[in-house]
Amino acid sequence: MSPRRSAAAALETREEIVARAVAVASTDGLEGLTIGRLAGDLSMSKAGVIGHFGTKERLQLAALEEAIAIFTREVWTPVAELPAGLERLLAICDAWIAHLQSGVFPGGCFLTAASMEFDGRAGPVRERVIAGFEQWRAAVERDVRAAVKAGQLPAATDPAQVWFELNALAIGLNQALQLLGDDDAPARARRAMRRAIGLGAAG
Amino acid sequence: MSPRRSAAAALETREEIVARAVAVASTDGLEGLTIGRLAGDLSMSKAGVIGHFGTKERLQLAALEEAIAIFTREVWTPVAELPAGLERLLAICDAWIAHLQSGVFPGGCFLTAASMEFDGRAGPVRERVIAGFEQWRAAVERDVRAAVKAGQLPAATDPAQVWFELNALAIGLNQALQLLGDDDAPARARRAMRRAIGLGAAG
DNA sequence: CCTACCGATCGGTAGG
DNA sequence: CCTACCGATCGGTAGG
Repeated sequence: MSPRRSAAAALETREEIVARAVAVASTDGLEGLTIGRLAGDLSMSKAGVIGHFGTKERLQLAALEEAIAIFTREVWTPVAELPAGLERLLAICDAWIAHLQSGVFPGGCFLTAASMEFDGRAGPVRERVIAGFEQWRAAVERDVRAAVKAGQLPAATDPAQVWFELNALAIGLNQALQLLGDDDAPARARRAMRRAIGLGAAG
Repeated sequence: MSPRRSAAAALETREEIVARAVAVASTDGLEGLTIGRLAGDLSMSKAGVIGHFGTKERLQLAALEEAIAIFTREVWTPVAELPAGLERLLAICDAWIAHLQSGVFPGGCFLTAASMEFDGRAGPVRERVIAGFEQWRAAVERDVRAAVKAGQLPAATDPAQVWFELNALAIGLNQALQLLGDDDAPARARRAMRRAIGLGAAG
């Protein structure tokens, strides 16, 4: 008599599964996800877990989608209202660094880990990782171009070069934090990002 | 009657296993290594494979050790004879980039992948990865300091900052090559490395 | 959402 | 180096 409530409950269960999957995959990788472990963590049956997704691959894709949403919420949403250009580009860098320090993903940046894990494997997970990076790249390059147009950065600035360097520095920061626990790394990354954008010692 | 030959044959088998393990782990990760798959690839029994190592973890350590040796051979050995300082530092960067393009590791830089895979797990594999990075960091920083001492770089140059940026750029290059197949990335990395070292448009 | 089950594979051992 | 085997776990399905 209450199919709506049943559907809502099912959605809630699904969200719990995805949240747990994100946490597990963040430390053990998307391939390290297992249906049995998830079921145990959530006190459910394996059939109850996999029933929401059909296959392990679709569960991986759901976890990846959620991780991308978290990244967007932490890095893009806080700066989205700023005007396009240098101001927002600098805010992006700071939000990016803050995100990597935030600990939302217990095992460090989910997207970076997924990109390394799937860079040699074909399939929809890899494709989604690539699309996620491309989307983020487009956003960053857009602000670089806006800054150049507004005369805030030299006309010779190459947006693709800036993106390459900022992304590399973010990945390097993630490694320094997760692998080495290097507390100096955020400041180093910030300094290097400022320089990559084309600012001198300014900040 | 020929224990020497038998021991030599065993060593050869062990080396074959390690070589195969490096190739598999480079695409599927060190956790993706399985004894059964290795046995199948080499037309051996699982017991024959694991007998050389005892446990899977020691097999992972052996593969990691070999990967570090390959990195050293490809990046350090070619420049080792150069005098310490700016010249060798620039040669290191070029050898590093060439190594990432070389395809020795079918799945991309083994050390980078291992550092992401194990950055959230305790144990000897993680410790060995950290030690490998620390050793390489020491070598790079040594040449930065030598270049400063020789007046080839500004006295204010911070070796740890240079290392942080060069390492980040190498990891970013690996991602660009493996995930995106970006052919412009090596030139971008080279340019950014030159700048990170403190050179202007020079090269 | 559950129980019960499938064949395959996991890391590893015994014994030779 | 092999065969033969251990208990545990894998992804997934049948049927309810």
